Amino acid sequence: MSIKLEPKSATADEIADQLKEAIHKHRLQTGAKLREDEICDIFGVSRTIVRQALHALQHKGLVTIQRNKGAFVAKPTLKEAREVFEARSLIEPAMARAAALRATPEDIAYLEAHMKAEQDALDREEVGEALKLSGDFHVQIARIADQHLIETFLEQLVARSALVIALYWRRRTALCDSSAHRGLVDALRDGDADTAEEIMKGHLLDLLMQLDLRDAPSGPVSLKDALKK
Amino acid sequence: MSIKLEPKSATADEIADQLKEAIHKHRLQTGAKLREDEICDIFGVSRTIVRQALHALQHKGLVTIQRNKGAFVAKPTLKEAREVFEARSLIEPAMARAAALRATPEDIAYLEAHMKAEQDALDREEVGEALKLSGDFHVQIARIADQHLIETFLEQLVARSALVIALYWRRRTALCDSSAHRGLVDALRDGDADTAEEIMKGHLLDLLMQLDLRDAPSGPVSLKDALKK
DNA sequence: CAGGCAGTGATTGTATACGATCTGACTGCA
DNA sequence: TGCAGTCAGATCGTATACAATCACTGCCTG
Repeated sequence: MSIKLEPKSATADEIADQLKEAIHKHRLQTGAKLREDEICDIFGVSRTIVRQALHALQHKGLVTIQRNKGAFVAKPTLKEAREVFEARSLIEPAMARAAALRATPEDIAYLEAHMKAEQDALDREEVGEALKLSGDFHVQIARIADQHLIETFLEQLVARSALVIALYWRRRTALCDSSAHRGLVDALRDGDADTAEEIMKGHLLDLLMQLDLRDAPSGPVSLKDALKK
Repeated sequence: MSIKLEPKSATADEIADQLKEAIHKHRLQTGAKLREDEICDIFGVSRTIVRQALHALQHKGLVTIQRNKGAFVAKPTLKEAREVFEARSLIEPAMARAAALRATPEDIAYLEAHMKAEQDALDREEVGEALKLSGDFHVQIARIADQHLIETFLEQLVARSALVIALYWRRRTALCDSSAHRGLVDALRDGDADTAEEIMKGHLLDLLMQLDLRDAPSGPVSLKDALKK
């Protein structure tokens, strides 16, 4: 699970960012163990720093730390997965509306460039990269809406969404269609808040449809339960 | 700023909880410095543990850590204060609606007891305690709505609200009127989602009205600025 | 007398050492 | 052969030691 060769001394934030990115791009699987010593070697720092990074990721919900066991990439349960998208459905349409009322030409230009990068990644079939950019797009909407606090929440939700997608994605081949992003940017440019809100609502619903979040768990929750009678 | 005399070894979570409670109850002022050694002495643990607690509170937005300077109780800016209540206005009415559809008799009984504790605290004029209980009430609504992820967000928002109230409260003597909580519980009992949502929306607006979040900063930001000219 | 500069004490940042706990394997006994 | 008990290695948790930085004071100089 080599991530990147940083020969010398990184900060806790840098390590957390790189781990976050690796998780977001599905280069680290859900449930993967993150041994402290190993990360120390990779980044050339002491365990003190690595632990800071892992704790930070725990607070963001990307990593689970079990006492005396270690840190693992989080595995959202079905309920947690649903809650992520319920929260997004609550928050993001409102952000799209607010963004439509505030977006400047610079913001639009930024989003256009962002979409182009997304498309490029898709063309190159770099699924992980495309996934990350697609998530960033949603965070940018909150930034344009000038809601920094909600932006931090949304960062968490988008990151967790990457975990949910890794676990509950229905068809591996289906690619996220980016026409919704296209339509959203158009609505923002026109300052059309109603349309922006509707597109975002529909977009999240589309995403949800591509996930398998029905009651049947994809695997037995615990062996004990599975073998009970 | 003595908080509590815990002679021996507490965990990082316990320390974070006690600091959080002290901040929530306004026993620690915004901007107050939190020296590591001092907290070590109070709780009888090493700096390692205390730092974990302080970092956790930083992630929750209650504490600001400045490199080589130390940890301080956060002082939300005007913009941050507005964002807290904008986020709450977005999230909480939806939680009230969802809670109305799910509340069990046990939930109602719990909320009744909670309101009684609130009233008692007010009667005893324990403003800090009342403030904390009032905040907890809002978190409980999210719990009843069975939205654990949003509940964690709301915990953050409520905690930050305590900081905002400390900084921007208009009239010290005015007490939060608890009739909104009363009405909300009644609506939940009746399963009246529309009313619950409306009451919550109005309640948050009332709260906002009691704050002074206009553009003029309530006090001088720094001594230097205050004495300039 | 004002301003700058260096020294000192206090405080935080990082690394490391040591102790606790878990995992897995090996061995001895039934 | 099967099971249990114990031992060793690996890994994590906490405390502590040392280095870096900051704030403050007092002195020195112009």
